[in-house]
Amino acid sequence: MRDPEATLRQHQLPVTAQRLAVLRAVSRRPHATADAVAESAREEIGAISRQSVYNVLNVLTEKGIIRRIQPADSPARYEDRVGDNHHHLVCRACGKTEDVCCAVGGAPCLEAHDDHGFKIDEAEVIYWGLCPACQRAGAHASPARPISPHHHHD
Amino acid sequence: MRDPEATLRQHQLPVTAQRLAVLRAVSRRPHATADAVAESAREEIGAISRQSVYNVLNVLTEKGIIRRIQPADSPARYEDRVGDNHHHLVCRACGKTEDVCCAVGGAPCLEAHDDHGFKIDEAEVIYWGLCPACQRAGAHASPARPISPHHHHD
DNA sequence: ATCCTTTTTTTGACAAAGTCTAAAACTGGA
DNA sequence: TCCAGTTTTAGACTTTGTCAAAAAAAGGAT
Repeated sequence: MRDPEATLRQHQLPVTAQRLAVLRAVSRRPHATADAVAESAREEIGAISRQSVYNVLNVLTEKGIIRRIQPADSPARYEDRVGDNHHHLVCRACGKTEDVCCAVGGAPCLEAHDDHGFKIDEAEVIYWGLCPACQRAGAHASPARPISPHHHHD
Repeated sequence: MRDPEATLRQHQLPVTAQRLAVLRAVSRRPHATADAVAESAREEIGAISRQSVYNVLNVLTEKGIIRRIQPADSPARYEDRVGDNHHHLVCRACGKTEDVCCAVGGAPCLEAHDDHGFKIDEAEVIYWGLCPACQRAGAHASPARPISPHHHHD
């Protein structure tokens, strides 16, 4: 994120300490949960309420300044890399999340064979697997396995 | 689902009224939530506890007899169409869910360009948009819009 | 059929993630 | 400075799901 303050103003959002802190936290820690964002924001400005974190994350998401991703068995995660239609790679064991380029190219990168009359605006892709650390730790992938972090974060 | 009773036995699961009712409910109402499954099962056998519904859904999912899908802003949904790697089309406004064939063919139908060292076992695709009814009702799609059913179910 | 062990079901408490509401604080413009 | 509108905060509440322990049921061996 180049200039968080300018970004807020561009979207007619009054600049407040809380908004800046949340926006910078999302920049600093891509794919962080609301909780992690709150923690990170508190390191910067000392205190911010849980509700404010949600308020700010919601308004930033609505404005398209950040993106919310919601993988199964994980609280929502946020990133400021927006507008390039990239996808995600998620570890079934610890939740570690990586960006991956769109499998095809432009957005939308995929077209449903039968759209059932829907007006489709996005094709979301999540690749599921085990991250290198969890492979070494001996976790075994299973489509039903819940996320339980054991030593690393992302 | 051909024969729910035989299916249970094939997976070494003792046949109980609750398991049959849940399995048939999932068959009857593809993409139903746990709540909807409970409701549907109760119509069949009169009563079943909430916990049992979860117990059964979990064990059936672990055995691969049914599949759990967890789209953003929706409780988990279940389906008995399993093993064919199909994907889903979800209405942003009401949550209506349709099956769509895999965009490419076999499983996994997609390969990440850079796997970051992950051992990938699944590529999950969700197409987001507006179902025909919600288009007519004037709902407008927005990546941040939560699901709030207004008149139809799925 | 009866007993015994194991599994399943039920009940009720609990937990995580997020929203709602109303009050307090703040913002920026006139 | 004052005022109207926003933003932030605190706390209750909701939803979705799990945990734990007791009760019930199931299946096997006698």
